[in-house]
Amino acid sequence: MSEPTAPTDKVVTRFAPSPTGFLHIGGVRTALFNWLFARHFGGTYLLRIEDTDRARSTQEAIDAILDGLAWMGLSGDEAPVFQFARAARHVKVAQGLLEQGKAYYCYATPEELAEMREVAKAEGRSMRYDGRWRDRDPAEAPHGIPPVIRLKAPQDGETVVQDLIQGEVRVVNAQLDDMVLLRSDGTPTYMLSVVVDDHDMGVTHVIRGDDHLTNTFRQLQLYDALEWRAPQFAHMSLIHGADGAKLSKRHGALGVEAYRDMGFLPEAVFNYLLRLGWSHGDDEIISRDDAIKWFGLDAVGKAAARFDLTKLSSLNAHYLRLADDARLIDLMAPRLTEITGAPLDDAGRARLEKGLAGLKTRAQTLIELADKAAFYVRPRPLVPTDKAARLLAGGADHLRAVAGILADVAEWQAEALESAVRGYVEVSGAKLGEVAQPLRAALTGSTESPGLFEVLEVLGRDESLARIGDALT
RNA sequence: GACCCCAUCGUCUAGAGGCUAGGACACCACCCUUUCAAGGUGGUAACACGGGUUCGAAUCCCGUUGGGGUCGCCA
Repeated sequence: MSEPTAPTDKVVTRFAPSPTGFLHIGGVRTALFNWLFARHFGGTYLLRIEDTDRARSTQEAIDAILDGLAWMGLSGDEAPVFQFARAARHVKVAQGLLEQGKAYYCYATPEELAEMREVAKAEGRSMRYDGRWRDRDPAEAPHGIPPVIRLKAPQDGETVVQDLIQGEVRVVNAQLDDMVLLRSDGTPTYMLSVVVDDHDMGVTHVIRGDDHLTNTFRQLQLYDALEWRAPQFAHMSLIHGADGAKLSKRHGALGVEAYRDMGFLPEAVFNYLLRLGWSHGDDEIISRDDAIKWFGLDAVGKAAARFDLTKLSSLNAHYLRLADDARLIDLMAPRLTEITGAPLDDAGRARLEKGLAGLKTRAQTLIELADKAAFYVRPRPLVPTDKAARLLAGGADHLRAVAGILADVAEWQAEALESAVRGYVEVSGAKLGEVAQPLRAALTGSTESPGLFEVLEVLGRDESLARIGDALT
């Protein structure tokens, strides 16, 4: 519930994803909180790839995770630790426990376990291994059945977690069973590996998803058996989908790269995720530096939060405006090329640099920004939208007249262009919109755009006049 | 089902016994305006329910309801 005092040891946190799929948004948030906590206390943030499930771990997933973290600026402070590579160490620890009589061989077959499960279900309780080999003489071991090694866990009393987010959570030991440490093929289980690795890596604070809370009791029992000092735990609530259901693969859970591809900036995702379940008074827009300064586990909420793409979008719109123009243009380039069919050239880039400020307030994502910027770099002649075409048809006379006036403007600059057009509007007795809209349609091919005179200036005299000429033919 | 956890506007949240329950996103209205945005102003909107404790509960306790997590030789 609280964080009574600052940690006395040097803080070491870790993010430990298993590479069995993409790095989903919940994982990014876990990484973020670990990173922030370490940074706040001047500690170290480590990465561990939990690749012990050889069948499901893929290099592709490892790359996706590493790339996603890099994109978010959440790469580990040191090279990632690969858990599978440490299997021999894990096995050794299990053997040690066996020698001390704190673990034992269990020959229960999968069939026997399935039976226990059935019985448990029928009796309306959770499945627990009944400890049938716990105190049995190893001499009774059946032939041909490779055993697993189980921890001889305490059967009385209770195990208590002082969770930095959830507060004190306790469970009676009778509720827990003797967990498997080494599988029958001799490989270590997750429970063992995590405990050994966190210990060996000097992890002081385990900040992870709520789904690990019940695992913590077992891990604590292991720490006890090993006589190791357990790290502090902090379990953060999970992110839910917009409808309140758990975010799952078929439920809107996407990899970070999906958000990147949707046109979100990493700083927006950072800010959004930070505020999901954590707050600092009424602050909404929070910089990385302030986040580091302010972050603490005591302000992390216990309730699950729903993922809201709309709010992310609004944050993204904010960061888009703050972002450096050259960077934005680089990020938009691929999309622009897709639209125009040609790589962005220097002339196009120059126009974008000039017109970007006027575009930024009109987009929430990079995709939108590129779409709205496209008219600046599209090759002539422009293909007008249906609405724009109608405007062109109805306003041809005004357009023709204003084209002549524009051609005579000495200084091709927004202010002068505006007074020229307004001058025409006045003498012709038309409304500004009756002149401006056809002009906009000719210049942009659309009925919506940044300010008309800004567009004229950015496009330049030659291009502007040429586009108007195109529209008039 | 068993065990554990959670519960303030539609959403993210502030609130740590006494607030006209605040902010942000979204939404609505108005202003600004050459379009679309942006911006400005104002507005609608919440303490899940029921019991306690207390002079006084969004805040503390119990229960109900609802939601979530876990129950693997996966991680």
